[in-house]
Amino acid sequence: MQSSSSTCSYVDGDHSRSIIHIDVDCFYAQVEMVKNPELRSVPLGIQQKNIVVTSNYEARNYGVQKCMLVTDALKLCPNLKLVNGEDLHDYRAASNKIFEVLLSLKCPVEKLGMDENFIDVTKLVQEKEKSGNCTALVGHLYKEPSIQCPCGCQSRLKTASQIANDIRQKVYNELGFTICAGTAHNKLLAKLICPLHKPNNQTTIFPEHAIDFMATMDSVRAIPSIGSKTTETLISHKIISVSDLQQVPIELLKKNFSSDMAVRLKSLSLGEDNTPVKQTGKPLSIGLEDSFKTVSVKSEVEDKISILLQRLLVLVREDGRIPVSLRVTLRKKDAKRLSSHRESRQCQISPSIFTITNGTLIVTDAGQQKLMSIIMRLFNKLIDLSKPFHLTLVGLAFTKFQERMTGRSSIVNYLMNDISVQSVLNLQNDCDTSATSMDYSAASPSSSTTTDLSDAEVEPSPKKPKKVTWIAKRRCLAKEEVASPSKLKVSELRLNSKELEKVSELRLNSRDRSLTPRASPAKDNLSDTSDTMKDVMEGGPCDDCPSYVDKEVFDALPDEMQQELKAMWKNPSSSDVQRTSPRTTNKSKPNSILKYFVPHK
DNA sequence: CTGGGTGCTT
DNA sequence: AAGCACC
Repeated sequence: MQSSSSTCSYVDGDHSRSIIHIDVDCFYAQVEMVKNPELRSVPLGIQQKNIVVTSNYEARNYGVQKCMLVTDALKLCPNLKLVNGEDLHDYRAASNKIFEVLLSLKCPVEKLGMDENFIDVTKLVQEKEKSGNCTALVGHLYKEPSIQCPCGCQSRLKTASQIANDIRQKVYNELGFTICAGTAHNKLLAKLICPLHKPNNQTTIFPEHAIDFMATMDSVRAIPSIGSKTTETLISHKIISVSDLQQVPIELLKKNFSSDMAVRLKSLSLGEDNTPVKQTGKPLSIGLEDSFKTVSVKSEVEDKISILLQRLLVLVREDGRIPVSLRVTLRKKDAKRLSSHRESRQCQISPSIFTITNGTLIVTDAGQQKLMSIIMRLFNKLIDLSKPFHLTLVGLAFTKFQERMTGRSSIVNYLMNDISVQSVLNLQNDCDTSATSMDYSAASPSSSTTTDLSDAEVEPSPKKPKKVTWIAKRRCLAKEEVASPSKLKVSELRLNSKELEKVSELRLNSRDRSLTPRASPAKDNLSDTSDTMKDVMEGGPCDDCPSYVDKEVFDALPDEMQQELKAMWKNPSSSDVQRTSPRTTNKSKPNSILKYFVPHK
């Protein structure tokens, strides 16, 4: 019952798009090597707390793996050079530079964490094919085609593979990073095929092989967008591998999921995915939250919130947009559910609380008091502060922003996204242009509440805007980032121990389930794994492994799960603005990528 | 006691 | 608007 149905189903679906997924090799390590080329020739590990979170390939030759204890790594490789990677500033900066290179293609680019991007090169392929030339595939092909798809997708994907190669070349030439690329007709396949040949290489898959390829994945969890809850539900119905999911009747799925979800799961398992590449722009919300053992005193709540607000205003000021909606979140102490169970209230706020002066967002003291009173009002909707209470979390977030309009013409709401993105990434440009011709107008027509934001409150005139003061701000933030390293919780593992037990149980019961060939030989000793799974160690994030998982645990997992684990900790960590414009001081080496890394204070 | 986001569903 | 699921 192995999927072998690639015979006549090739016309399925829509092959018209060409999508490339980009993944930077051992990202943190590469950033450090770019900053300091001497590191290229030595085994290098990036250290966070007591863990080597990733390493360069030189170090991997010694067996130094991601997420290894520093002491263990040094035993394997006494010469290992360790660099502290707790300050994410330069990684973010590098990530943004890569994003910028991708933007230069004039195609939709979607950022996924620090070192992953999707690019929809459909239009580019079209143009390239129009100017007709040979269509040789570059890089690896998942499998040779057995048939010629009449829609011409194979030719297009070959062209796309050339573009992928161009991108990799360009990123390497301009920034010095080696990256992997996956090329396919949708995002799902592009992402999953990307790591097949690592490092510094690329892979293409034709639609014809989508089903076969998907069936090589042992866990449904390997599919992006299938998270822990869905996996749990699926496993409880003995749907464990992607192949299982492919074969399950849709009716069965519809009994346990919404109809839409059922259909989506099914098509994902078959390698179908019509979700578009969404251009990454500014974040839709900016928020902070603080969790703690318990807070039961009103004044303490006010303190926490006040501090949160102060920090949040810094972020909003950096963002530059005027918020028009505010949300307060809290979590009550609950013996039952440990996590989640958050409650929130939100409301519109008057943009007049904020003013823009010389290109900088300002909140007056009065404005801050206004915000505090709004917050406390929302707070009172959630909880009666005069009665006993126990909170374990409070959060604040600005959730809507006024849209930027070009001053002259309201013509182009269309290009807005583009402008916004550009200005996020090119502060130089932003400085030069934004002040000259930007004005702001309310986004939501619900301005009934807001006293009209008179033009007097809007930016008065072109000025020399934002300055280097940002850098100091960034440094402060970075310190906080170090202070709260992320931890991987057992419950967040791709398969938690409970699920793994179920899996091994089921595997034993249904003998000779003979799972479809694996992408890589994986140990089948899953029950063993589930025992050690509990031993999650403390530490911070790394770019190649999720967190401080015991190496043995991590290694015992199937490759796909390692991939997913790896992907898990990588948060889109708020499109971080690169505040530091390239220094003009380094005139001697204008093209040096070093200029992107502004020296720390 | 990770936070900080996004998007879907109701 | 609020809650859930996911990354």
